[in-house]
Amino acid sequence: MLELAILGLLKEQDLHGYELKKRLTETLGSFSSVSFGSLYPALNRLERAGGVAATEAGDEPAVAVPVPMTGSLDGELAAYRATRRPTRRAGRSRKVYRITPRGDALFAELLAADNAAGDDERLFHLRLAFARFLPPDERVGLLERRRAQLVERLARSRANRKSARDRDAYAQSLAERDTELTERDISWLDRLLAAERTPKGKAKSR
Amino acid sequence: MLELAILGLLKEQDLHGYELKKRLTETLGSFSSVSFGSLYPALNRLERAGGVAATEAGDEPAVAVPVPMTGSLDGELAAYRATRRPTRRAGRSRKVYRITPRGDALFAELLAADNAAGDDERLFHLRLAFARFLPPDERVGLLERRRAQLVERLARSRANRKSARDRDAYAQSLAERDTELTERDISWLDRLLAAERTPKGKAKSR
DNA sequence: GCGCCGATATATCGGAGCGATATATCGGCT
DNA sequence: AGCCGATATATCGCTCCGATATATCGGCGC
Repeated sequence: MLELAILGLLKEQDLHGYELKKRLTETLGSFSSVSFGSLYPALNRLERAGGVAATEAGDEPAVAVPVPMTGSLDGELAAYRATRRPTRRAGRSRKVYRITPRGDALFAELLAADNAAGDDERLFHLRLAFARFLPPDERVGLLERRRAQLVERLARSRANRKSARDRDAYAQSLAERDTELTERDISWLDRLLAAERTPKGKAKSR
Repeated sequence: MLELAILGLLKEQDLHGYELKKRLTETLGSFSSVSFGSLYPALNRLERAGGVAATEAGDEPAVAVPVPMTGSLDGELAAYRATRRPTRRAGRSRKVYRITPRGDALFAELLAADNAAGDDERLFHLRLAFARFLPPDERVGLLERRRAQLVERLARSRANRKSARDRDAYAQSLAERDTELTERDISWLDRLLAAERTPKGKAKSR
């Protein structure tokens, strides 16, 4: 799972572990903030598998002007510090990771794999975040598979909600929330599917 | 985490592993269906710690009429089979688990622990499911702590949503969903808090 | 009656992810 | 000079999961 995320980010830009972590927490959503205890082992796995190559960066930045990607806080802060003084980066030396052709192939494989079983929300969100690398028909497939899973889940959720009626108020509230969330997620997917089928050519790809 | 769930269910009724798993998937919500690979090890941990005691059931049921808990499918099916024939249960012999006083204490400890750090959704849901075992003021505390976490998360989520504007449509949609879900969860908690503060004495406790 | 399928049930294994912690190195503040 | 805090990489122990193995019984076809 992490492998997919790492490779996806490295496809855009070479990055070192620490920076990778920040972007990862953005990509995966506001929750689920990827621990270093999973990131570094995952990077090592990828390196052993030949999916990424690491270059020990001295102290000059690997890229003259690292692509800001967003006009966000980090960028502005860095710019501010840069005007104050041409400071050399603080802290320990970095290992900058770069994706290889093997990694590209691995990424495509992980992205397309149709995990029929298992309704892993995080994995779906991750795939969706990289949906732009998927051909349009596979995008629809991804969304429809997810929709089917949610419909199944909704049935279980409604059954559970019914049977929760003779439990206490907390169980009921929990079950109601569950049902509503699933319903909303389904209509969210329906909106995405509708957008997918009326192309309009406005999609901003990279 | 599983320990808390197991002990909470065993507080109501003695259960064997397989049945425990079914109830667990209900309690934890429609997703996250607790694997045997975590359940049985967790039961062994609890047994070693003296929180539960296992009795190897022969083939007579440990309880003459196992409490149905819900008038649900399981119950009706069992009743149906019972009318057809006084069948002896099929399958391998069971190990029925019973909670001990040590387990009771452990449960209280796990339920009350104020995990300031870490915004683990599942753990919160689990605690809420057993909120009836908490004194009213601690219930409010639990809800308010969760609310604070969600407010923090909402801030991150909104920031991320803003910075997602110059990424593709999928990232934007993902970020919007994130924000909306968090907002809805906060108002859900507000409703629970309001209900908590206007007691009305209607709460159905056990 | 016999064999086999499917349900019931317990158990283990390898791997992934997490939280805590250790280690290293530098800038800046006092 | 000394220390703090930010940056960065890395490891340890643990929990949980999915897959798989194992055991045992009822019921079905033939």
